[in-house]
Amino acid sequence: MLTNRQLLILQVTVDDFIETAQPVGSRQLSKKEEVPFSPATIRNEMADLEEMGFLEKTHTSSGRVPSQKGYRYYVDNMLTPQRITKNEIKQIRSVFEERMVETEQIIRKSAAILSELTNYTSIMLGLDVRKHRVKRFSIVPLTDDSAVAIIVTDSGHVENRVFSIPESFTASDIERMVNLINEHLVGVHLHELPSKLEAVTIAVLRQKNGRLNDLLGSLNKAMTIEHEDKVYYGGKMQLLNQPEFNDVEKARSIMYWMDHVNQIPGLFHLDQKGIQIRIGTENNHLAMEDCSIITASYEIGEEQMGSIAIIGPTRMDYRRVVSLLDVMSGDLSRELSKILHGPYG
Amino acid sequence: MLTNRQLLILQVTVDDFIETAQPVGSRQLSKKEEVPFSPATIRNEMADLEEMGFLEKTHTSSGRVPSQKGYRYYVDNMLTPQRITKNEIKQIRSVFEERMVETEQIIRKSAAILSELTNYTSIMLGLDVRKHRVKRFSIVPLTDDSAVAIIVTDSGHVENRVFSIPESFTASDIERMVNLINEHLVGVHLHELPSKLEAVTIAVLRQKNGRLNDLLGSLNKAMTIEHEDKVYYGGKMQLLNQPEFNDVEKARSIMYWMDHVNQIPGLFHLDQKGIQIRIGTENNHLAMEDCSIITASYEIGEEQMGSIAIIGPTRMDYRRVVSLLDVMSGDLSRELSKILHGPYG
DNA sequence: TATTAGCACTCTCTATTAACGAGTGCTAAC
DNA sequence: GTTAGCACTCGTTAATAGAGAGTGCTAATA
Repeated sequence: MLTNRQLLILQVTVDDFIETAQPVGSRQLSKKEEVPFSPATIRNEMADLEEMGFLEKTHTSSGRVPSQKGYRYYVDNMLTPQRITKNEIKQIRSVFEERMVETEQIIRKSAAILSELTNYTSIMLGLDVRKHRVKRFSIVPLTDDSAVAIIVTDSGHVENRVFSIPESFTASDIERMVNLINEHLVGVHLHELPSKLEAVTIAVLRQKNGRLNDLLGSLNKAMTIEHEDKVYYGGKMQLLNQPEFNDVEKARSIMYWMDHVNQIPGLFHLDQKGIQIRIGTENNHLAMEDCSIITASYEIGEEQMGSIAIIGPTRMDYRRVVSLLDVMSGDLSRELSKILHGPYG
Repeated sequence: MLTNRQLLILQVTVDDFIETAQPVGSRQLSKKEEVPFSPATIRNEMADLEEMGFLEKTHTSSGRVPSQKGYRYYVDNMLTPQRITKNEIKQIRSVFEERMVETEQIIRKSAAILSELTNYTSIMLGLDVRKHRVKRFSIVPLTDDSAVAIIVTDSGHVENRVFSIPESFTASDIERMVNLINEHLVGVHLHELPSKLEAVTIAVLRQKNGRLNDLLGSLNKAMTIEHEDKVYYGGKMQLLNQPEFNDVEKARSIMYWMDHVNQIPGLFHLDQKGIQIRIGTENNHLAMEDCSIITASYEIGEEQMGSIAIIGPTRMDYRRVVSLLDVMSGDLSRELSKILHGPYG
């Protein structure tokens, strides 16, 4: 258990390092008003904190730097919320004042604002379209052997695929199929689409309507919606502004990670609500060991829809970022609910 | 006018610098088989080439480096095509073998392959959707006061916007409007859409059908398709691999440039067919003064559709890149023509 | 006359060294 | 329990020296 003085010194040390990015020395700390102790006392406490694993030295005679454990303790026990200014709130809400209704656009814009406010890179894990429901299905023929299939979801999202039409299908064949699908599949979750389509196919088979079956098969192949986590980044370059990534090698490996996260399945597990903080190695990836990721989920009604996150150096301004994410995820939950499950939705 | 020997020395110097990124010295050059002259002779020639502005020194007693003028001359007069291996051609064509039909997908994939083959960053200036023609227009109501408008183009591209419906419009009102629009606007270029919609509005006004006019106005606002050059990048990080961008400051300014080019209108003027090379300051931007951009346009029929480009350091492998772009732009022209103006298109 | 060998000179790069400063740990005094 | 004092450590910076690669010029050579 830490004494009050140790708590104070740990907190001030972390705060100072977050601000200056320089190892914190005892003399320096003792100059601060909040720390009415002599350098020697502080040195003693710091030595203890180091022994307990909360602080580290970069070399034998350097000042102290928070360890991962130190950050973790700081984040778990010392994170008082920061007041967000009216101006900042205004900036966050500006997204919703434009009366935008396309969720994708809202998410994208939000990512940009978040990155601007924090000076870190923001990540938006978009709505998983597979959770949307089919509102209307239609097919528009392009050429004799190709057509584009369009699904409009209840959220206003539009999925479209070009697919090829097996030979010698007439317009009326296609119309029949569109009717069939609208009849059976309206209201179905997008991720259920393949299996439901198959069900329809089987039903059609029973009716021995072999030709329509062909068409459904081709369509099925085209409409399979992969579970691709759509990831939007805001201010990717912000990373380059952080002194810890002045080394091009590090910057590159993080950029690489960012471009490929969506290929690593389940890296952003959305199984937890609220705000999550993952520090350094907690991200389970070598490239991320000097980074922290703060995630906040947003919900619509009971259903968890997606999450917004900030990625920055472990020495990031946790207080500010957590507070901003809190405001923004709340706003997103509220405003997206309005749009998706509005009075007539 | 340059003598044959000067030509040879210039060429070998540029080639060597492109390969090694190190200033080229006379002794080093004289060791090469192609250059059967003594270091002293080479020094004399190099001094002349420097006087003429083709070569530069990084400091008084360093080897020579091509100047921008040197690269220009090299590119204009010494660019023999490089043989592309069968394997590489196969890789390029792999895009078309998947029987993909969505142009956007093809473009994106092509960008990735191009970047992989060159180890530079590739840029794809997508098809300008505004040149596509309306094939079918439809509206799907979402709630009582909002709906999504969908335009399918002849190329299979789908544009969609959510827009708000003025109060008290019924389903039949909307149906009437959809019919009206399909009647008047099928076959119209997307960039003509706003003006044509206005024409329809006026026609409706004459018929004193005030309510439909409201709706058309709201729709018009939503469907205005900005001239946003869609830019796809492949391998943005490749830039960080080039030794000239080891300086984070430079890397950042180029990244910044890339993220904002599409906001600088007409930076990629597509007014020229074929392959264009812009070296250093020819790009008219400070951040680009150490970069070259090689652009190749692709056409469908007579119509120029877009262009593919490679961005790299001025010290880039022009030979290889030009050859690869040549193959790829040809392939894109051919294959996209098949898809968009196929036997039934 | 065109080419090349020789040579003095220039400039970068890489140690090496020395002085400085910020910080530490320990001991003894308060 | 706290703090002043002191010797020590280590990173940083500046100055210095030597090696190496390159140049320009002059004189010798084919």
